[in-house]
Amino acid sequence: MDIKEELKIIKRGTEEIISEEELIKKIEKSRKEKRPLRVKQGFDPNAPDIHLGHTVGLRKMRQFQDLGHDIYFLIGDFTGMIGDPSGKSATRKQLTEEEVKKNAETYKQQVFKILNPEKTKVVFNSHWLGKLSFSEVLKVCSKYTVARMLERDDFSTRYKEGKPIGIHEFMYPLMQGYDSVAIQADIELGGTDQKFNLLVGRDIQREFNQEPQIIITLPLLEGTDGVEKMSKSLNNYIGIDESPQEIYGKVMSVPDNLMIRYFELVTDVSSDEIDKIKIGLESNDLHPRDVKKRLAREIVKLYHGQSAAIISEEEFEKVFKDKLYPEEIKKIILKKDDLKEGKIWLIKLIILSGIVDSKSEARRLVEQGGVRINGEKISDPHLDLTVEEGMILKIGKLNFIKLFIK
RNA sequence: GGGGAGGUACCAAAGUGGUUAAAUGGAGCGGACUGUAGAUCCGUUGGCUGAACGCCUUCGAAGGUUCGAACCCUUCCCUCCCCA
Repeated sequence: MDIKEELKIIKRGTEEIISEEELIKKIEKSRKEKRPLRVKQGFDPNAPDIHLGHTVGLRKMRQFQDLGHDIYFLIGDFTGMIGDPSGKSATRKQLTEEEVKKNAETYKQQVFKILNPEKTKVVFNSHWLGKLSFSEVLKVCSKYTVARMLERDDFSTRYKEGKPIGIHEFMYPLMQGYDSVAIQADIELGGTDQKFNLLVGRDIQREFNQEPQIIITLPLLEGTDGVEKMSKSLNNYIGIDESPQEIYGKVMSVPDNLMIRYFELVTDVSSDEIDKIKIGLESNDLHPRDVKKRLAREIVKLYHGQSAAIISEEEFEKVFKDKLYPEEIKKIILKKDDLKEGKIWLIKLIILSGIVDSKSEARRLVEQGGVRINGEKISDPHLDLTVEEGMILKIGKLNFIKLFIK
């Protein structure tokens, strides 16, 4: 493969490369010396459920693997105890050691759906950061000034708004930079919100007489709400561990204007084909709904395979187009004690379903017409339902529950 | 070390003795519409009691004043600003 081609693969879906010339030089050198480049990306052990947002970076790492380079999957177990201030408008909660460990394990299990486990080096930054002496820490600190730290958007915003900034938060970028030293990284990947941290890495590496790493920033994928970046805490994420139906459904609920972005960042559809789709949408030759269906299939396919993709599409059509019930449906088995002369109070039943956990909320749902039995809307919160085997209870838009009696 | 400002629900932000479970906006949830998209409209967002505007818990924490406290007083915790 010639360098141009390699570069093209690397560049797809990236936001910025600092700098491209240096990158080319590194690749050339790596080829000449037959030494693979060391590509690093850090992961915060905060959110152990990998979602599509994470896959943007993971997929890029996979591409590097396929190009023959070495991948360092860095779990920021040490830094995780501080919490990355990037993009945050508030101080993060510090995790305990046990929490960090547990999360890191879950992480490892999931990333190999994308990365090639044989070619992945999983490293924990506590291994070196935990051993640094205070004087070594000071050496790193002396490289940076408070003013420079405050240049950062998230810090300066907080500073201006009079919100607290912990001193330890200033340390975060420095530690991340030191990670690059420890790994001797050639390239570091990160979201656009990581740019500052990544740049610090270059300075710290220079301080330790290393050649500064190349920085590749990747866009932050918006979540299902279409505005905020995908994250677990905002509950706008699509997890790769979720069921095919869930993934399919969630993708369908992503706003239209993000479809192309999703294609580009989280599917294997070729750039040429994406261009065609783009043109088709602009000229109205393609219905946005059909394009989104394709997108949903592509994403499900990546994590569950082709046939699962087709099945989830059929299911989706059935439930939302034909208004039928899904094939796989949550079941609830009622015991005799729950029933009085074969009846149960609707509100109680909703609580038993586990969809909501307060009676006030259940009552609200019923009064607002969010509950159906066998397709019929029930809005009387006082209803005593005569339960029949196989009855279908629908709560809200998404929850179907089939009733059984024991 | 001195002086000042402030901590209200998921977030932002009103309220400064009773009519405040707490205005308003964002977000969420439900409904209508639809393509589980977008836009729009309506409703709703502490809990319990088979519901009556009845009870319980909630305005940083703990006490106190009062018939009555988010609101007044005391102590404590936390944050920010200015000065040193």
